[in-house]
Amino acid sequence: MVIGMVFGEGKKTLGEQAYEIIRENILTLRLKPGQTVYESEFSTMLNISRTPVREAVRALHIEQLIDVLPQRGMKIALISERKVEETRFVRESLEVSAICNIVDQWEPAQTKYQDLYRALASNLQSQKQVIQNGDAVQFLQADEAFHRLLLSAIGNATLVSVVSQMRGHLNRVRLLSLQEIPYTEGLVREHEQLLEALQSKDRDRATSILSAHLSRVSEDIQVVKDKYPDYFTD
Amino acid sequence: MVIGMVFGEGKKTLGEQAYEIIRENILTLRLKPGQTVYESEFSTMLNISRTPVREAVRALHIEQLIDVLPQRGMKIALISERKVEETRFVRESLEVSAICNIVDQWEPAQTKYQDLYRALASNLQSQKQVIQNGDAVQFLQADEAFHRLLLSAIGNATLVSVVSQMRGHLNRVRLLSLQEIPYTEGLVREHEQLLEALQSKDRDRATSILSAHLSRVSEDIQVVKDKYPDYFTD
DNA sequence: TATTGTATACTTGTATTCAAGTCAATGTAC
DNA sequence: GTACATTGACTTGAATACAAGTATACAATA
Repeated sequence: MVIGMVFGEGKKTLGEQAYEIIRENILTLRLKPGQTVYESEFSTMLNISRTPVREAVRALHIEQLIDVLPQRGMKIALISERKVEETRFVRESLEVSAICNIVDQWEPAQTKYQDLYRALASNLQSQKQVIQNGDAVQFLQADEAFHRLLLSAIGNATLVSVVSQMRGHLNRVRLLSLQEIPYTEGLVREHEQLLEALQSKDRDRATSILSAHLSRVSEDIQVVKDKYPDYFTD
Repeated sequence: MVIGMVFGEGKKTLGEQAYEIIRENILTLRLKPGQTVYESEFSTMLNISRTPVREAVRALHIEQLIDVLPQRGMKIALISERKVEETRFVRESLEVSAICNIVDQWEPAQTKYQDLYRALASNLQSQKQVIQNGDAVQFLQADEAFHRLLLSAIGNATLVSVVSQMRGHLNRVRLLSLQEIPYTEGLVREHEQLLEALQSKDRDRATSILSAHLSRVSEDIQVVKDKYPDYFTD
């Protein structure tokens, strides 16, 4: 029923590992929106008892990635256009705040900003590389890394974590739309423009590019919604 | 060890009820920052088994309100100045975005905005009432209600929920500072000014009042940190 | 035939039991 | 006296057992 579930090493609890594995399978659509799943499935699949599975499932329920129907089972949450718009708004607010914060403090002389620039530039190259083989999941990972680099620069771990939680509700739409409308080149160009705006300390340009960049999902959702009506609600 | 733990009625699971009760006890400082607690304590206290207690505790651990020391117990999270500043930033970003959204769409003719105005004005009266008996917890509840009314107006449930999560890390500082520095009148006046700015559609004034209003905690924390050093880390 | 009651095989929710790590007290060798 | 091994009483982590709600198949009944 699900593939790609392998436990890693480390001192994480089984529940934490199960959470990461199941979440990953939801975000990459290996678990289909609307699909019915049971705790016992995950339990046998991961070869652990229901207790840590339940811990993982409750966390995903709080995150609204899983709907629980008491005594009847669980369903992988459908993609909600409303939820996508809500999380998009939150993400845009936070990323715009963050970029303002960076631009205002940007001093080309400081090594930490030179490091940031180099890291972003390097990531841009990876993005271009990844475009070649056209793997949407891989591109999304590079895209996430780019934004994460930016956000991490202001040193606010809570903000990074909130944005990454919001991303959970945007990822599936982005994945579908990348498969349907491959405009990855455009996205990479926007990343480049953002980097330029940062370098020239152009606050207004940076925020407007970022806003437009993050707003694309609102348009894309209409297309994929028609293509995959079963995955959506609202 | 803890008081005020009573189960309510409803169709919530024991785990969800336990979560709310324990969280409330943390935010109101009945459970002291740094205090060691055990699953079995909550279990006997609430007269339920460890399983739903554990569910509640894991959620609070994810929220970073409880630190888990494997095989050794748990500690109520100390107040982290860093975490307070991080959550303050996130909250301010989101509330400012929300207020901009409202001001831009504010049309005095619309009944929904008239309702909002009335609700806010009514809440302001409650705030003034509550000031009289000087109960910090009660005032914080009214304050929370005021901000929640504003946020709810833009119809973004995710944003409301994120802000309320952030509030969890600000509440304890606010509670302590209200007990030490009773400037509640000032806070109420800022609420009034914010409402005026809204009414006159003065976007810049609204955002600057709100920013200043939400930034107070950064100053207050220094005072209470000296008064209650045991409650803090960083 | 249509409907209703019921047994049954599921599910999640909760309680209990077992496993394994931590720490402090205690006893012992040196 | 001091270092060190050992024991035992704790803890959380994980597995299992039990309780209770839900849907479905199906037989009894009008």
